[in-house]
Amino acid sequence: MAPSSRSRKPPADRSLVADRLHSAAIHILRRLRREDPAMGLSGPRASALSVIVFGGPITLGDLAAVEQVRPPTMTHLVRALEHMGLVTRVPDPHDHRVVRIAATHRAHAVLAEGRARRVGALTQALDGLGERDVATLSRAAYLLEWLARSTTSHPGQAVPPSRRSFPG
Amino acid sequence: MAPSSRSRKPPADRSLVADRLHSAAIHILRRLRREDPAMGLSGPRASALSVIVFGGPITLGDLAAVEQVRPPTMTHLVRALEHMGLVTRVPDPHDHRVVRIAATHRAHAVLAEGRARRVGALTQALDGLGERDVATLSRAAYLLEWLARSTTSHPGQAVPPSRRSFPG
DNA sequence: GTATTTAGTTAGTTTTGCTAACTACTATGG
DNA sequence: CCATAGTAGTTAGCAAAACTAACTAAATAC
Repeated sequence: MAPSSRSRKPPADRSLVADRLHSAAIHILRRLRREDPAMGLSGPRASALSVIVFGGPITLGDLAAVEQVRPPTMTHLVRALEHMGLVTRVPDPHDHRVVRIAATHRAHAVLAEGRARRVGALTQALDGLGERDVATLSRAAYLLEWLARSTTSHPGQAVPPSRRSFPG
Repeated sequence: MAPSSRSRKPPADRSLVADRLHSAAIHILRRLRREDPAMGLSGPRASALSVIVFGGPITLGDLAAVEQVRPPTMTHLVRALEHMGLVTRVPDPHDHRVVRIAATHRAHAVLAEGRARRVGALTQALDGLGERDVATLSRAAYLLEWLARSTTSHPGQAVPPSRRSFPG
């Protein structure tokens, strides 16, 4: 299947790599989504909640930026989380326009459990891999986050991540 | 835990890696989605079309399996692609239940251009990376595809990918 | 003290995904 | 040869997630 051209360093056509990464990201998320119903916390919700829980209270706009979505989308996500009793809106006393989103007690518990479920499938799959492959994916996760944040029309500002800057 | 037999690689807790991969996949896709409108081919459509174009005609069911979605979802996607004049349904002469999905002329052109456009942002970002990081991501793409297909209730059948089996 | 900018929400649409139930066809077992 | 069981896809109906456009309310600027 894989045309194993066994050379030292195939130049790795970047657009081909980009294309494959794109497909891979789509497929892994679709696979993971199948675990959702069991826990009632979808990917986008879990991701947003994770930011709130680990980063502390954050404004809706900033949360939208971090999560790479538009404000209206985040309004919906936050509302859903609010209905689930996982976050509360805390109005800013100094600036009455802004709303800070804070995690409730339950959020910590639910997130821990939810993550265990959803990411559990992936974790289990990772067990089938060797140390080196896991290390490769660890580094890849870091690179992908960097890629997601670069190319955002700050071409000059973005600095390629140092290979030493992350333990993966 | 299991101390890496190699040098100073940290053990890389698998559930942590899984969590970070999960977030990274979400964020990279959201970033990529912003490029969609420029080419009129969304992620799922581009992904499916890519399979058809490069793999040749394929039944709807098989395509759904490859793309990790249910048949009704693929029916929708195929219909959209059909309306865009990118694929045609070819009934199987031997088994009148099955429908093969084939790419049209335009599909090749659109996909080539679309890839340049859509994945262009990612490709460009990749240019900011060194050979080694690109190689890491190339290998990661392969591993992610494997992960997406594993843990699918064929626990015995899945075979961890050989490190040599892919030129990345 | 109006005018502009900023933060968030509301309204409405589209895409993507699901399950359940259906149609149409194939294959099998008397 | 026909009844029955299984398979491939579609239809119907639903929900989540995303967008843009247009709005409200509040802060800042001139």
